[in-house]
Amino acid sequence: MRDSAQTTTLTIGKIARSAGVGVETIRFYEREKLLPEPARDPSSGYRRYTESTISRLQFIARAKELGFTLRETRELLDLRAGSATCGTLRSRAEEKLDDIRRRIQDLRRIEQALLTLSEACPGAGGLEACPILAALEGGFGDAG
Amino acid sequence: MRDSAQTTTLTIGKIARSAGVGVETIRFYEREKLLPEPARDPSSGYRRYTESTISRLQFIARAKELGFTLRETRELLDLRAGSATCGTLRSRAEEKLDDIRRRIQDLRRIEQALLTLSEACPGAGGLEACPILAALEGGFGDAG
DNA sequence: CTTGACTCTGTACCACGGTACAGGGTGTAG
DNA sequence: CTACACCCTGTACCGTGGTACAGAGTCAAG
Repeated sequence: MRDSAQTTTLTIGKIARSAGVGVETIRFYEREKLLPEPARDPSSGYRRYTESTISRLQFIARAKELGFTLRETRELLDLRAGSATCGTLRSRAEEKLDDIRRRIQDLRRIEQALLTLSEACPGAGGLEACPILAALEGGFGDAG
Repeated sequence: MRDSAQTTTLTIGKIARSAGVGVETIRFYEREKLLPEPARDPSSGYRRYTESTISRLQFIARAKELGFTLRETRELLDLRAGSATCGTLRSRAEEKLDDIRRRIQDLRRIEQALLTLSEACPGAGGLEACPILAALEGGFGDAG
């Protein structure tokens, strides 16, 4: 890496630190096609990145925060690169929204069931009369 | 299995069907200590179960429905078998309730963010002005 | 010239909750 | 007696999102 035309060569370690992810994670994303194969330094074989890879890593991180899986994130990245319309993106967002809401509903049913059981439990005494155990042993009806 | 003293021997396949799980799942639970090692038919080596194993499998299924992991479920089963009090059970339920509520909160933040983005998206036109893409590319503030 | 930090490839491993074989033996009905 | 369903053990594999090596090469500073 003696080519000083590039004042700062973006090695994998540098973009990892910039994007706040691990080096192994970047290589993993590359294998999983979330990142394109980067240019290589011809002499060392080291990966050479541009600033855009940092943005791409941040894109991935934000998609994760929005509940998208890596597979879905890859599709979003592909959409961005291709000839998608804004409507396609909105569809993806709405599908994910539905997904999230279903998961919230599932959790809410569980929350209600647990709340009911906790409140029914005296919290003292043996297990013979414990409503939580009774529910686990014999079912607890429909909690939704 | 020629011992006809037992009119119906509960083989692994039978309790699997009764409990609505797969045969492999039962052997997996046994390895994971959720089920005790059953008696064996001396001549064939086949596992021999009693009705109580079906209840135990249903216990596991209900604990799953309440959001307990297999590890936690194993602990619940151990509590049931040991000298636990009702209060211990209630604690487990309340801890799980907190866990579930945290997960709901996380999902709600995501829901809000996705909703905001979906509503902001015109749904037509190219990607240049898509707020969803903009959010993924540049962050979307705190969505909670 | 050596040392230490960095990078490379390849592979194995983690949790989670199972599922799917392969290659045997067993049990029962016709 | 044969066919077929069932059971056994052991091991590998699935998806999800990485993490952790080993063993080698490279780069920059002192």
